[in-house]
Amino acid sequence: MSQVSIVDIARLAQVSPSTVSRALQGHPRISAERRAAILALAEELGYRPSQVARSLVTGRSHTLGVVVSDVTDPFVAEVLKGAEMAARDAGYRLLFAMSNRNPAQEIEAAEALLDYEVDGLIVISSRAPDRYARLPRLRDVGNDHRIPVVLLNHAQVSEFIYSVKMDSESGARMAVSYLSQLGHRRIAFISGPSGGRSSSERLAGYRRAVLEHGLDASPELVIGGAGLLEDGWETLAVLLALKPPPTAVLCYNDLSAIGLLAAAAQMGVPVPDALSVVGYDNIPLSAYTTPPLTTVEQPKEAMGRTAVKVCLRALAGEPATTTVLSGQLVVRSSAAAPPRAQ
Amino acid sequence: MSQVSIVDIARLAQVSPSTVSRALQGHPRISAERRAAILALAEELGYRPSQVARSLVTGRSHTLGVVVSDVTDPFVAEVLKGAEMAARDAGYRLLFAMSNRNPAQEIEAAEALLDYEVDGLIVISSRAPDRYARLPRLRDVGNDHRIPVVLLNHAQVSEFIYSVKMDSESGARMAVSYLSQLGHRRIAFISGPSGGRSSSERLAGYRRAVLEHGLDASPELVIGGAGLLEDGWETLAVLLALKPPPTAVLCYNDLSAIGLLAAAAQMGVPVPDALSVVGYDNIPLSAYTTPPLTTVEQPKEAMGRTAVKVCLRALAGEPATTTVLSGQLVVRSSAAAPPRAQ
DNA sequence: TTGTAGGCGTTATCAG
DNA sequence: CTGATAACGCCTACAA
Repeated sequence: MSQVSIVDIARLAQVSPSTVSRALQGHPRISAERRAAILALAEELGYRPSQVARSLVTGRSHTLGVVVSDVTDPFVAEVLKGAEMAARDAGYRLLFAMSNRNPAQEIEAAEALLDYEVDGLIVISSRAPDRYARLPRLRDVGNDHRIPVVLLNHAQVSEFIYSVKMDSESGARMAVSYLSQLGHRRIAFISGPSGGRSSSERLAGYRRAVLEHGLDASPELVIGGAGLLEDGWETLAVLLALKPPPTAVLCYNDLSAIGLLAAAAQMGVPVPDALSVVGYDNIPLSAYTTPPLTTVEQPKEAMGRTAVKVCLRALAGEPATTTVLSGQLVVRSSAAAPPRAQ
Repeated sequence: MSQVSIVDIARLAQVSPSTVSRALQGHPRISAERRAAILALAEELGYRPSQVARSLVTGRSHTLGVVVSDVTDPFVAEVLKGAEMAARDAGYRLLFAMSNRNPAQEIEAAEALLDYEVDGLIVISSRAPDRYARLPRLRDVGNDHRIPVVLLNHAQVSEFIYSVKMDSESGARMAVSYLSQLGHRRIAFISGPSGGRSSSERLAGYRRAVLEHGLDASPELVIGGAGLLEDGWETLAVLLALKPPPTAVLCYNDLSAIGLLAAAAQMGVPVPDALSVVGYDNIPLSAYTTPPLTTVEQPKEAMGRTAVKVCLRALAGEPATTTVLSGQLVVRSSAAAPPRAQ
């Protein structure tokens, strides 16, 4: 080990290891000179405390586990970015794992992160939200050492399982209301991953707005998807095949909206003249599509930051709460009045 | 601690902790019955070994540090994904940190990860490649415990600092040759982050192809950028302001190409009829732009996987090598013959 | 085949 | 204010 440890410093400073430890962590009861000497020595030797040794004795790893469905999804990446920044600001690090959108793999990943004694767990886009309450190491109560779990865009599932989410229902509702005001009466919805909380909430918001505005509520207007580029691409054909085709579509997310835009361009369907398209998420790329995408903003970085804050707050024993952030409609040019309304 | 440890099992199984330890790690010299009994007990109690305790004694954390410039960059995310998968397959986990494209922050992050005793370090898009050889804990040789560092898209900087890269020069050259064959003579290049290895290599490839094909080599054709969406967007104006505007552009990456496409659509410049655009990276979204982007494929996931393989190989003491992967041109429809050639 | 003892680097609890 | 001493959970000679 060429790695300098606390005892090396102790030896050189002619003091005991405990004194060094105290000096290093700014313990009050220690003479100023000693502290200075020790600090200088540590600096000089390039000493860096071993986090793993520290964890072993303190029971805190200063590490948060993050399991994401797929980093490649711009929404996920943006949330992760926010989480990383907040974690770093708080002196925490992130242990990262991917579930590939697979529930079994998600739980496996979570357990693996738990093996590393992460102090908390953040799950971005869970596909198995209700399994966390049953994880052995999360289940046992009566322990002040309960590991907090923060789920993104899911309702709070139980005690010690928190949630940071956007009000997806009202987001979708806003989008549909906007389209309705533009004059659309027959609006389709391309849904997201089935079973997903955010997908069902957005669908609920869509349905609610459809009712409120007395729009066409045919069930055929709700089309299955999974929030991928391919979904939007493939869905255009089914939209056009509808009896009277819808004049507007709300997509589960920007990715599927972009896929739809591409298909429309390819098939010569002018957007927004023949078809209005609205996305969800407001990923950076959505400002650079042709035409620029009208979409519902989700405060992605803020959600990531908030997730770690909630986690840390729970760790500190403070009464952490489930947080609901709100989004807003970003109007660009992929939606306009429907053809016949002109 | 409601957490079960090796001694809990030992107590219940009426054996010593070391026996349990041996049974758990499949040590050869142990009676089959005992092993079975212990394994069953461990299973039943939901025992999971503490990775931190294990690390402390073995000196291996089974953790790799990954510092990325920005997860939000699709190229980076894709590489990270590959790395995560390969790491998981090998029983490793990733400790994640972001540099926000800032050299100081990058080194700080690397050091922080080192504090957690990561077994290796992978840097995706380094902005400070030459500082790794000087990091105290990486510098001291004569130690069989040297921590391997793998840099993405950088040449090998020194011993124990490896590199996994694509041959960026030939990639750029391919792209320019293709444009030349299409009939373009005046081709611009939007560069990437200055000082970046991949940017200078792509520029070199561009220059080489320009020479080889006797194309217009005016220096004004090389325009500064940073590989962001905004760069492409802002660059269109400067391209159009050029004496005779170029008929084609090679962009540092798909992101800037997409920005350029958006600007062109907005300003009514038809692509590829008036201007051919070629990107670099082949991010998933590049297939869904209008028009679909012709670009140079980088094997992103493979690069990530390879990075962890190289790292693990170095850890195993095998003679790890710097790896160069090759890409290929993906022809879609954003490039065509120039206007006057028709 | 199994148990005992020592130690990995730190922190924390006691005495002094 | 400072120094022993004992953990933290696990692994690994060395002994038996």
